[in-house]
Amino acid sequence: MDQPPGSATRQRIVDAATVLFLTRGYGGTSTRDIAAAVGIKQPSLYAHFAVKSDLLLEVLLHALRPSLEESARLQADPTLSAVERLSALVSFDVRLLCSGAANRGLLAYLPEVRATGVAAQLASHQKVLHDAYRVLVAEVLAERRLDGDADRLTTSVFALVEGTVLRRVVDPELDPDATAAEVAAGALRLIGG
Amino acid sequence: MDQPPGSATRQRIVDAATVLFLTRGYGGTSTRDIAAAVGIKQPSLYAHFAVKSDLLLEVLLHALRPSLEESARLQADPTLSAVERLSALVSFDVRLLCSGAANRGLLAYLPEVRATGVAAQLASHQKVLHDAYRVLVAEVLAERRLDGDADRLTTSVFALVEGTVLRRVVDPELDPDATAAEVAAGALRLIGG
DNA sequence: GTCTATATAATGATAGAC
DNA sequence: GTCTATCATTATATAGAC
Repeated sequence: MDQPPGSATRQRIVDAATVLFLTRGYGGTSTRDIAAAVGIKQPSLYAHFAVKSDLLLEVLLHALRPSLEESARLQADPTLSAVERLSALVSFDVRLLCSGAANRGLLAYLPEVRATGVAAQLASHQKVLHDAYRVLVAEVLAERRLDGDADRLTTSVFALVEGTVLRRVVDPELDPDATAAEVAAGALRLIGG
Repeated sequence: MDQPPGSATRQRIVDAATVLFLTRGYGGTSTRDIAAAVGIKQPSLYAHFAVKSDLLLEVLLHALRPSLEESARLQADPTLSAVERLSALVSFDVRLLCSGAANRGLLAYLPEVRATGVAAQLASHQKVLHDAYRVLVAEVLAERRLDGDADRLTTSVFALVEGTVLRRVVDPELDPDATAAEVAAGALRLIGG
């Protein structure tokens, strides 16, 4: 095993912080807690991140990355219909939101994300994903020759998908595949038909 | 003006804490911050709440109360059809989630709610509201002679309603009436028809 | 019920050796 | 890049006077 660029420790810090922020909250997680989970001493964190909120930003970007990559991949796929591409993106995102040890989707909605100013640094990345949803919704409307306000429908679809985050808070055992299928079907019903 | 039972100061503490928890997070809000917002000294808080997490519980119960009262009122109203009662409850809740200075609906999803053990004390109250939704969804299915899994549909409807919370995080100017109408219509589409 | 004063512990972050 | 040692600050909560 050779060392990944930026060192593997940095990624282990991000992973540990993700779980801790979601279980104890950002303010309830001390830099000592994070260091202990990684197996290093607290001041060693500052060799990787200048301040605690920089770590929060990295955690957020890392949680958003898979969705951004999948949406880019799907938008460029000519073998799928619009309905198939939207369904695939919704399913992917919902499955992602239901999977893994921690409810990563909740991260972006923590109050500290806005209080620390990290939200502003994250906004452009979130906009890319939201735009991908809007494009797909508009394409579904066109493909099915439906009337409908694409912008409003997009926010509804997005709310339904992101609602998965809140469902998982209440029910941590939420089944990824069943929920993905259910939300994907719900999204199409929301658009009309 | 005479003094309300339990003193008016207690309620002012709850109101101040609600706003602060939602803007800075629970761990990011000190008891000094709360006291300063109310205009008292920090130790005076402990004449009203034994520990900080007791204040969090009261904040949560206070945020949930209007929905519980409205759902009880609607379930007992014989002048409305099932569709009208479900629409009214969804509209009421969404309007509530969109109104007021703070995004109170987000409170229940803060990590600290579970970390402090407050979630367990809140669960029975949340169940009452969720059950009200389930009853109304089942009645709509019966009224419209639709086939459908009431439990699954209830969770979808609930997710759509609660998704409003996340939308308001991103867009604090979310219009209460327009969003309520949109979500209520979406809920009926989710159920079928 | 509010105050002053304080105990006790934990916090984020820095300095400097290796 | 990690460590030990430490600083300055802030935290929750208590004691006791009024």
